Amino acid sequence: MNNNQQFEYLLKRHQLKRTEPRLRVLSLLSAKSVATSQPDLESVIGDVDRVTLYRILSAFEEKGIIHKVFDLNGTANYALCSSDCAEHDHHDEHLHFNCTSCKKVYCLDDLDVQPVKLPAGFKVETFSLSATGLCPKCNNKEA
Amino acid sequence: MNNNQQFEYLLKRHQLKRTEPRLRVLSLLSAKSVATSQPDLESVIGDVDRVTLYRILSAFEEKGIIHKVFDLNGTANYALCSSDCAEHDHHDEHLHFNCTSCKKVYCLDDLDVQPVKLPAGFKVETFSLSATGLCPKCNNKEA
DNA sequence: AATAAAATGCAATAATGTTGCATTTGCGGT
DNA sequence: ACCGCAAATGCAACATTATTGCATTTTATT
Ligand SMILES: [Mn+2]
Ligand SMILES: [Mn+2]
Ligand SMILES: [Zn+2]
Ligand SMILES: [Zn+2]
Repeated sequence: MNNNQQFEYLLKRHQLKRTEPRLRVLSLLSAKSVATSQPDLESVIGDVDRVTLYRILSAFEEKGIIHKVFDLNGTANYALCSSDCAEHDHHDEHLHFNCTSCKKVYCLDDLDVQPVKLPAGFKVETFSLSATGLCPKCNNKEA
Repeated sequence: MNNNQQFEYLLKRHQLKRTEPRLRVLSLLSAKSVATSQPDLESVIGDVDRVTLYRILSAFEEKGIIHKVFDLNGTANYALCSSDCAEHDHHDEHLHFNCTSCKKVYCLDDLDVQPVKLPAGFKVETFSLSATGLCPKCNNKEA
């Protein structure tokens, strides 16, 4: 099963119609190891209306196909969810690493994050941890 | 020493001139226990130009007087820093709690957050932890 | 009071996100 | 293969958030 077939299956599984713009978004996101900003997506996706892109992204997010994370500048970045996300039930409580040099956002799964105890009264639904610094690539360049 | 004198001292300490708009921003932020969004500030600050507000906020942030945190919608919220922040050296590695009901952002200091070990290659500069859920007020209303 | 630097206000512009509506398209049923 | 409808797209208009350049005002200092 090639990539494209996987994407088509993914859409079908979430009752989303197989359209060219949607396949492009999936293709772009899956090709990158880091989260991609909306402006970046917009600039490379080609002949797709801006509004359509916004709608695709929010549809995917609602369905649990992608998740959104804001970087240090407050711009939205998107990444494919790990397999166990479902509609309105995201499991993206992994660490997001923001590189201060290249501005990339890394999704780091598989880190054991200790739960934190909050003061009485707060009812926690989700946790998320983020860090800033230099990513491996930029770290090397400096040295 | 009353509040206003404290603010004036704060400005002087950071080599910022004592101006009406700046005092108003300090007064507004210090009166709230939660981080305040830029739009909120803008709507209550009265007769101060929007651009001036932006410039004040970024000046304060650079000096380590306030810190910025993005809420679930990606809008910037601002809060006074705890005393030990300095220019370009913030220590706001506390937990930010985003209430999904009232949308307020709480700065929760004094929680012991365990440092997380990152994969080799990443050079961490700052950590920050955030949570979503119901704040005490909204939690009560539900019950 | 004179001065220089800093801060503000205003206008213009950019970037980002949203809404309504007409048109097109995917897809299940026939 | 065709039909019909819901869904998705594209376009235009608008709203919000943010930035830049420049003239004017204000602050702090001498
Ligand atoms: Mn992620
Ligand atoms: Mn804070
Ligand atoms: Zn980097
Ligand atoms: Zn609340």
